[in-house]
Amino acid sequence: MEMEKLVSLCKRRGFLFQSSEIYGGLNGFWDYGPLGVELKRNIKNAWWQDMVTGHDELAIAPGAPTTYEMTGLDCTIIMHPQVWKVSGHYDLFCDMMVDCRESKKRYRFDQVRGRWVNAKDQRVFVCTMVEVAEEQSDLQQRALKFFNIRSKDAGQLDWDGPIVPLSTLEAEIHWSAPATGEGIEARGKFATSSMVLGPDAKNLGTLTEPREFNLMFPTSIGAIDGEEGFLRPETAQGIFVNFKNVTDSTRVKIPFGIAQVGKSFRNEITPRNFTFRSREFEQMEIEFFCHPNESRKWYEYWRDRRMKWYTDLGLAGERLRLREHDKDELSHYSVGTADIEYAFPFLSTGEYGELEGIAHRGDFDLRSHMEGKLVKNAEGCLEVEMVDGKPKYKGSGRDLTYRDEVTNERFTPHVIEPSAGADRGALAFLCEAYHEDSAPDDKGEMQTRVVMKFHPRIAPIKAAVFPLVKKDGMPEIAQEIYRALKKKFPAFYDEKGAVGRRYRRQDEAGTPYCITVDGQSLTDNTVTVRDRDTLEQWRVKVDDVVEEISGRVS
RNA sequence: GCGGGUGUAGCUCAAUGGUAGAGCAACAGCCUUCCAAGCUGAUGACGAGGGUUCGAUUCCCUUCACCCGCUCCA
Repeated sequence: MEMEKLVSLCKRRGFLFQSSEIYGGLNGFWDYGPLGVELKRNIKNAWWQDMVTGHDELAIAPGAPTTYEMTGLDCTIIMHPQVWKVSGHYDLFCDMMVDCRESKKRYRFDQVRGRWVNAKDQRVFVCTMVEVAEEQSDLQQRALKFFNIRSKDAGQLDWDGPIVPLSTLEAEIHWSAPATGEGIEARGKFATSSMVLGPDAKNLGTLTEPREFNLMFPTSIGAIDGEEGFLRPETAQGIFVNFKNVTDSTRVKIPFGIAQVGKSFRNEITPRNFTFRSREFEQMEIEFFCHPNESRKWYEYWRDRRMKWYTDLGLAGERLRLREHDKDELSHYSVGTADIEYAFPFLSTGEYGELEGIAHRGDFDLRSHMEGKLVKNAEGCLEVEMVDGKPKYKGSGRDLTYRDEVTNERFTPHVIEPSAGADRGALAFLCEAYHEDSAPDDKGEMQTRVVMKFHPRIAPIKAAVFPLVKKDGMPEIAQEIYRALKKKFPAFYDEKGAVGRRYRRQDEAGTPYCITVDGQSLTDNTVTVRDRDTLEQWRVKVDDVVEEISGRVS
């Protein structure tokens, strides 16, 4: 299926629109149309129902080590700025980057290192990005190549000073563009920056000046000279900072989970692929708190439980897969992470896009909010990041440990985090639902039928009601059924045009059932119910039709 | 952010340095007893801004958006 067909259908039928379209659109922002809003809400409701309100805390769920409790939260989008400093997002998401005009590569400014070298009456700062152990040999090779010197004549290279980060040259090198009437000084600055050889460049002066890439949306808190705040880049932190509020205000005992659905914001560098990477998006996250000794079992439980959720809702094919991260791919705080991925049609064959990540986060988050921003030390253990003998970012100082009232043990709970993208889920369900059928029409010509085969639970409209023709009291019967259906779920009434055309319209909207009042209805008080996928029809008594449809769509 | 491509009606596509056409969809009627094209009618577009020109949808520049490839990616 080509992606354009789906994008076109989404716009034509009102699933998704570009944000602010009449002003030319806005890169990375999308609106849900009349059908899209129902689809997305159904996905979020199904998630909340299956994970939180419908969870049976009295029975051991299949695959779970023990029983567990679930509860919810709805936190603010703007939080105390210290939250993001302690969580690590502030440092991680506010990077200075330099681009190379020649190699088209981009580097984190603080990770580019280099060394001054003189040869053949020329002074050059050679840069590298390789590991520390290999950096001098890389520098030497590239310097030799640049100066066109043979390896055996390496002695001609006159190294000057130690290997230092490119950023330490900032005082020395000014990154201004070539002067445009700014006088001799500006031209002098450019001359200095043109002495830098980029990590993958063959020529000098190909690196741009460092530019800030701020992945968090900054905002101002307070109308006058407001303090700098941020729109949340994830919903998870709201749960961690409320951990104590939840344990104090409810009687939940470990193990338990806190769920939250809400908007998050990331200033992605390259929004692409329809809604897949949007700058404003909605997350469905669970932070599940458990005893450290049980955490691996719970990680495995949630990994499998979440996978099953998608397959139960119809992402059952081989386009969906569960992928465990390699060791070297793991975040510094995680002992295990799995992604639930979908082979979106806009990706190349064999590539998958992430729908949800299930991460074992250890005690990283609660500890951070107690002690301050954590980093890994030389032994690989987490410790508070220090600057000049003081914590770089101080934690809250609150006690976020947990006391088991049976064993009297006090510990910092470990966290399993199933973090799903609601918009990515919606996109995957849209892709999976798209089907084209071929069938001959009454003239014998082959016609293409576009049908969205949503699982009935997430279909935007559950049932449509048609009078076969607009006469003989058929509309009245149909409208009565329509009103009864609407009290239970979204339904649609249509009496315009040929009935075949009305069926086709509902097929594109993904409506699983169409109810038609025909001539026979007038005599025996039955109507036909048509299945969207099989096109089969069967007769149901008017009095039973609401119950019949209800049983099939919930 | 870089390179390439594309922007004409809700959708799919035409044509043109001088009044922008069609099919489908949508709308109002008519006709219709079960799977899209029957009849009648009305509606609807050159992504935005600037420049060249007597005149620009067309040529040029800028910008915005989308697609493809890089780059990046909790």
